[in-house]
Amino acid sequence: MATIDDVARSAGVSVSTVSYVLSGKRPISEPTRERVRKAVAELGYRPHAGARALASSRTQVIGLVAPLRAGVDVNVIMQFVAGVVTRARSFEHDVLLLTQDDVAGIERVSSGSMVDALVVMDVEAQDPRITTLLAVKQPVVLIGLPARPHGLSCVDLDFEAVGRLAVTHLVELGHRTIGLVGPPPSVLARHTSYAERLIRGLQSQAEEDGVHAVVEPAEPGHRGGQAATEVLLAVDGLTGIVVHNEAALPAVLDTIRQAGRRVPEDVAVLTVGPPEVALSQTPPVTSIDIPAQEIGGAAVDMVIERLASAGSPQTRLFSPRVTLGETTARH
Amino acid sequence: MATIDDVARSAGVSVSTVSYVLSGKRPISEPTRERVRKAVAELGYRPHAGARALASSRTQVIGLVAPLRAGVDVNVIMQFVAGVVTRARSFEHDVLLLTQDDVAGIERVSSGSMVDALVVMDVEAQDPRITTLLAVKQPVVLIGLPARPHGLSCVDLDFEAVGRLAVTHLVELGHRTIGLVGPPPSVLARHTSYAERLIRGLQSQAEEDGVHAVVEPAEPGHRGGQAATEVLLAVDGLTGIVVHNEAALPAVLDTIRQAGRRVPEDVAVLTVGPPEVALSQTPPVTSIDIPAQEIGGAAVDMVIERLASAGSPQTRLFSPRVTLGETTARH
DNA sequence: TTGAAAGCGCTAACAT
DNA sequence: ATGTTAGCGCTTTCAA
Repeated sequence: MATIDDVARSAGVSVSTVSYVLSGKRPISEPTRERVRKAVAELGYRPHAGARALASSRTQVIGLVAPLRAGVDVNVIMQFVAGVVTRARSFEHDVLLLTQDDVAGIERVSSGSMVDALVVMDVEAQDPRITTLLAVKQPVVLIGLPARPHGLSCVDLDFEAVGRLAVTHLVELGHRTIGLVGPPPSVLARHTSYAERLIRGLQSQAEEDGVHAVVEPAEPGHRGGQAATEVLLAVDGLTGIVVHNEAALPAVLDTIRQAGRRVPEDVAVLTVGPPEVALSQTPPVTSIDIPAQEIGGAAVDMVIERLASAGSPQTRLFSPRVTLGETTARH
Repeated sequence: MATIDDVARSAGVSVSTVSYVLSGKRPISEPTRERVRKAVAELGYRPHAGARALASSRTQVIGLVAPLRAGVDVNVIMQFVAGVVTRARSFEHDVLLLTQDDVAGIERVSSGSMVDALVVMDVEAQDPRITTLLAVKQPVVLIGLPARPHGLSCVDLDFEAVGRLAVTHLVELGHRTIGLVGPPPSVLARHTSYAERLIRGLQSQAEEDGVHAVVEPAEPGHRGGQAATEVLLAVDGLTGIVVHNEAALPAVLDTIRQAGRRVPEDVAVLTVGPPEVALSQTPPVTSIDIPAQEIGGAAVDMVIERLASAGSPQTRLFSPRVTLGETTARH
């Protein structure tokens, strides 16, 4: 591989000139710049990432902590990841992926200076990683909202507002008893941030509106969705179901039909998740979208910003909106 | 951050001794080793990844090329990724994730010496990345099987055998006309390796067995699966359906029922995909598993092996097996 | 506008 | 069994 010395020699300039042409950190005369560019192209030169990291203390790599836990909506995860990677690239950064659910990986890449910043997914209300993250020298952004952020930056969909919005939407349509097919028990058991926030919003809005809300977690897969839906359908006077569990959605629709109830005439269905999933059902399901890609991108924005200016941490919550399908109607 | 010099000073030894204690590349007396370890622990020392990469030409990072394309089974992708990351960690490697579908990322991380090796996913029959990969200095393993591997190492489930096995299983049960709900048209259009191989195996086995096979791609989502299934159900004498499209599976089962046909009495269903998805349906679907996690791990094994010994490239194909559910029966 | 040179923090050959 | 030291390939200060 060609080194910066080779380029300098070939262009008849010093290495620092080559470096400055590449970084643009000081003005270089047009002719020189052109000669350097030519030499770079001819030799197929690429700076050695390690050498650059050593000299500049910048790796151009963002660490993405994405534990692959049971019960998560894999489509949503992928969208987050895609958003992070894409936005990172737009800032000339690559992404190092950590999927192990421990604090060791965070410590390793952080104190080993493998990354410039960290984006952390699947945050829990009392996340055990927070202590470690607070001690990290790189900027950190959480995707999610712990009970106590301790001054860490956070970004997420406002899931509490999602819960409220779901209730409001259904109540406005005349529904008075509403069920939630929630995330799997395992997700709730570890107090996953988004799950608890949605339920909290749903319940408090229901209370404010004086309507009845029933929460029923669903195990992954068809049977989980089926079981939860059957429980809800047995609830007296229930006419609306909110689904916060991508894997259960087909089963929910299926089970309602099997029970001889019509959607939306007898039971309205509203799902929380990626638009594609909701809209590709039969019929298209009214949904509150999770703009996962956008949130992932925003996480990178925040982390890059703090890399540049060391500004103070902030929390950014995206407001939910309803995308109408054909599964909610006036009761 | 503490450097190796700090550790050496604190332990009263030279830097090389510290380095050798850490790498184990030369014998160190027990007392010295202990003093070094203690100093490392006290200072919380971690070698600087960039410095190490510069000096040793090893990054301890594997590049994972995983383009997030339309129509792929996201569960399967995730399993591959999980397999790669987990196995990589067991060899003290981390994973840099490239999701962009171009050759630029490969060139960047390869010639920038950001990775020690590359694992490439979602391989097409005539994959445009192959030329680039052949020029790369790091070891490469493809997950998938291009028409001409050109001497690159490959690992995958033997999808041709999957197609054959699916037919054999159904034919043995007495089925004579078989349908395939295939991957989305977009996946077929780009000649995705696994999709074409499965169809090839399915068709040639059908021919050999003198049975009729109909292939119908399915767009993602419920409606795609529904449409494809309706087409197949209209085929005269069709009694068996193979589903190679995770997102369509619930819709396929649903549509068969809606059409008033029973599973498996009237129509047998066999799916190709992760076991969890198949088994969590109602009823549990007979499946040919894609051991994605295992394959991802094997890819890492192969790449690590070549890093150690520069052995010659090889192709490893996993043999498919049927996991019985309740959706296939004698006709 | 450009160049020289001192590091950055390691590894590993070469000494002892 | 341990130490000394020359790089690894960059960035960036200091000079000119």
